[in-house]
Amino acid sequence: MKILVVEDEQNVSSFIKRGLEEQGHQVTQAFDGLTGLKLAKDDEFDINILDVVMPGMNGIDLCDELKNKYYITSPILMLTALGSTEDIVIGLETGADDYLTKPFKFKELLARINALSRRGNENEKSTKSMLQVKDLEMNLNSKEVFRNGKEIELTAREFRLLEYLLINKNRVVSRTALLENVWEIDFDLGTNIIDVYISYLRNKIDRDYPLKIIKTVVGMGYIIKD
Amino acid sequence: MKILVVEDEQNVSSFIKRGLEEQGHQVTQAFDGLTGLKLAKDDEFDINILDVVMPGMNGIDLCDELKNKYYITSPILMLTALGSTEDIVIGLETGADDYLTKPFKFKELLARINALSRRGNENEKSTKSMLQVKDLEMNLNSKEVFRNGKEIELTAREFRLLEYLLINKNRVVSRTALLENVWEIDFDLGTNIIDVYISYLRNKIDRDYPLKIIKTVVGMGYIIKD
DNA sequence: AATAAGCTTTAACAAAAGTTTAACTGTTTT
DNA sequence: AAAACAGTTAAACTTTTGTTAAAGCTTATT
Repeated sequence: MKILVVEDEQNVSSFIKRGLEEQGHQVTQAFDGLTGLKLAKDDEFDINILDVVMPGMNGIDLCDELKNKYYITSPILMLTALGSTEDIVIGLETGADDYLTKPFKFKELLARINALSRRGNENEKSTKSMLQVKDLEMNLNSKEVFRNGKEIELTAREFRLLEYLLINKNRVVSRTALLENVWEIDFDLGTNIIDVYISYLRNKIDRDYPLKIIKTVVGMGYIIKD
Repeated sequence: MKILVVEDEQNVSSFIKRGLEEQGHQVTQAFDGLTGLKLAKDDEFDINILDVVMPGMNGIDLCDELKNKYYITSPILMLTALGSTEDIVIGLETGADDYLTKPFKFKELLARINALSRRGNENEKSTKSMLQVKDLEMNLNSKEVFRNGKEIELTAREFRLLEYLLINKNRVVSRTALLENVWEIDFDLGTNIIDVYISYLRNKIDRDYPLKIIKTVVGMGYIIKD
């Protein structure tokens, strides 16, 4: 992820930078509010970490500008001094998504960053209306499925089965999981309905193509790989 | 998972520790309530197992502190003596998520731990999906195994056997343990099925490589070392 | 309400894949 | 060197998967 850290204390900033980079993130530093503002509004980061106490423009005003003037959508995490409850309240009111009181453990910071990024991704995911793998496309809104540009008509159950397999792309999906999630059957009384539907699906999406989409993993389930 | 065990009886504690480690968990022990409190509040565990009867601070007070003073969110499982129904009631009131009366079967403990972790993990996807040793990699999601970058096809049973050995990396795994955990056979003498499958596995993962992954420990079992 | 069309489920069977047994060979320990 | 332990192989056996057709449901339409 691309993360912006606006923090005037050199050592705190590089402590955060080092830690986040170890986690594979890409960190940009700003050592005062104004620089932070410029960076944040011009270049969308996945997360913005702002210190409250800074010379020039403080974190709360910065947060306010970003959220309420430039309408950035990426989450803001505020760093506040211990016990400054008022700051926290004001910070959250101006649109910060979370806060952390100094001193903090790096693990805690990481956990909050992960939580924020997850929260942010959920919106994106819910607006994501296309699933695809190889030359197969599924439109979740129109409920259409195309293979190699050619439309394929599926029944409701076939669609749900394929959808579930696509959501779990690159993961083996067990019969139990399919039964629970596609058929909403929680027990399992020897039915072979999954096999039957896999067979139907294959007839429609794999039969005419040498590149097979649905793979059987004997004894474990089925998988669709990228 | 990271699991904390707060239990003053040495042998009970190590019985639990050994069993959980065999399942691939990481266990931290505390032998009195105060140490347990310190560990639990400073370092978030995935599950906290607390004995009720302990010298110094007992499990119920410990649970109370953790849940209602430090607001830890990870689940607490209480171990109570047989029949002390009042303890159970109090324990659950103070915020324990589950309890188990001693003596208990290890399998039962495992089942409850799994139930609790599932409950807690609904949001967080803390599933570790890769096992590896030397140049051997196992992807638990896609159920793929690679040696030196080359894919190796395993049957379901071979996969489970290798998975179990990898989970218990650097530990000798006995035939009995394999029979119980990979074949789910609790008794049985006089089958050589493990030898047969070890042989199959070796043919697939060790045959073409001078560096052998699976080692025999005569009279004890097998081991995969880092 | 009856009909028809389409979808879902069951069931039977065939085929494929995987598992287990057992006899034999090789290796290590006593 | 004998006894105990471990490894290999192939055939017998079991389980799992794929396919098909018919029966059972639903839904829309008359």
